[in-house]
Amino acid sequence: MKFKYNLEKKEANTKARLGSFIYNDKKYMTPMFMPVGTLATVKTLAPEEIKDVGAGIILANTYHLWLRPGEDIVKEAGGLHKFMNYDGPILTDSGGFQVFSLANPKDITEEGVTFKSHLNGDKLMLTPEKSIEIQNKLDSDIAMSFDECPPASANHEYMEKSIKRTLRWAKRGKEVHNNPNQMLFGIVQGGAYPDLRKYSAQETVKLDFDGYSIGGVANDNESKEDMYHALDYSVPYLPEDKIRYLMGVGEPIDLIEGVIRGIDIFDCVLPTRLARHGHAFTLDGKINIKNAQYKRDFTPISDTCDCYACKHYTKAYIRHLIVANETLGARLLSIHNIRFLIKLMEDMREVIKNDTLLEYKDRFVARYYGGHNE
RNA sequence: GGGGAGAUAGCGAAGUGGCCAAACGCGGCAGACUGUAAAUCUGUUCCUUCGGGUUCCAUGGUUCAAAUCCAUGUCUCCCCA
Repeated sequence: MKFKYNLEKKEANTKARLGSFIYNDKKYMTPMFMPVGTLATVKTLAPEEIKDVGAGIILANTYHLWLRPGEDIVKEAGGLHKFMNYDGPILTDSGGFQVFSLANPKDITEEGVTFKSHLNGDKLMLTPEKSIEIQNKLDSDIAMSFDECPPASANHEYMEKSIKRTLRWAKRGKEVHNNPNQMLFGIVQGGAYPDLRKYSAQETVKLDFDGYSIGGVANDNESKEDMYHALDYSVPYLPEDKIRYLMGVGEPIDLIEGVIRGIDIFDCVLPTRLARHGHAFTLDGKINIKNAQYKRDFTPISDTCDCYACKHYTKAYIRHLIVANETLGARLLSIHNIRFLIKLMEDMREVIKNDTLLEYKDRFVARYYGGHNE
């Protein structure tokens, strides 16, 4: 289902924006954090739990669902929403990130990208057309253009070649896109090179997408400065009336810096992955709940957090679950971590209203990095 | 009562004269993780003032050199009576 982005307010001292859209008669606000559910599941959470935590859009992945169970089965089920029983908005990533995580430069040609299936080693080819065709069948609400996600360390020559090819791929994908209920977003690349980010942004916008994202950040040990610069070089060239999506980010501080630079939506595997590895976000920094110091800590992860885990369980219990490899531990921490990031976005939406986002950032940073951790 | 096997770091288990402070697994203690090949991966795990010190059931012995060979003892397991 398509929806229209409404820009409600621009923050006075930064590029931050307060926005909204209506989906199935429900109003969703941006800036927003989108939990990742690669395989049509936000790992360990049931759809009811995803909603309880305040999530709006969630992500699924073209590459993974193509391999298993296959887009035709999802289509037969009635589309992704019905298949996974989630009636909120769903965005599908194009498989572009898997070009970074699974393919080598030599596997990338003008035609598309050759993958070796991570499941059985089969040789597979994903093209812009194929990616869009799969996403059309998955029937997500937002499809992403198939892009090359080059490592941030790529040199200027390669990066230029790459973003031009990604632009040609974006055009090809748009031409075959034919799901009237589905929006299609373009992706800006260009690493930390100002000229390439600008060029990529301007040329992508010329293709006229329903929304725009910034890709290729936070990979390959890219520094935070480079990542923020990538935003500074791209966002100014994006239209104000479309959603801006920073792909794959991230850490609390990166969400704040992203919002300050005019980003509306973010996604990241971090809250769920960290949860499975026993880490929890807190306002005083990230904690590793497996640490021996929590063995007898009978207090919640955070006494100010309103999530299900914090309302009912202690650190000692969750630690026990994680140490014993019980799935409830990963689930409780996933609930907490996603809630933490969503609450962060809620807080930012409030301070944008008062034009006090920079003060909010200072307070957050002082506590998060000045606390007992990080 | 007779015969056999064995005792190695927190646990399990390699090693059977020098390259052994001793593989490997588990457990323990930490760390990493940013569009998920990720309930994964990495480091560390006798003591130490980082020079070194003390180890492979115990004691004694053989040897230039012993976790490894010999003797005795202690304990454990298995089989037969």
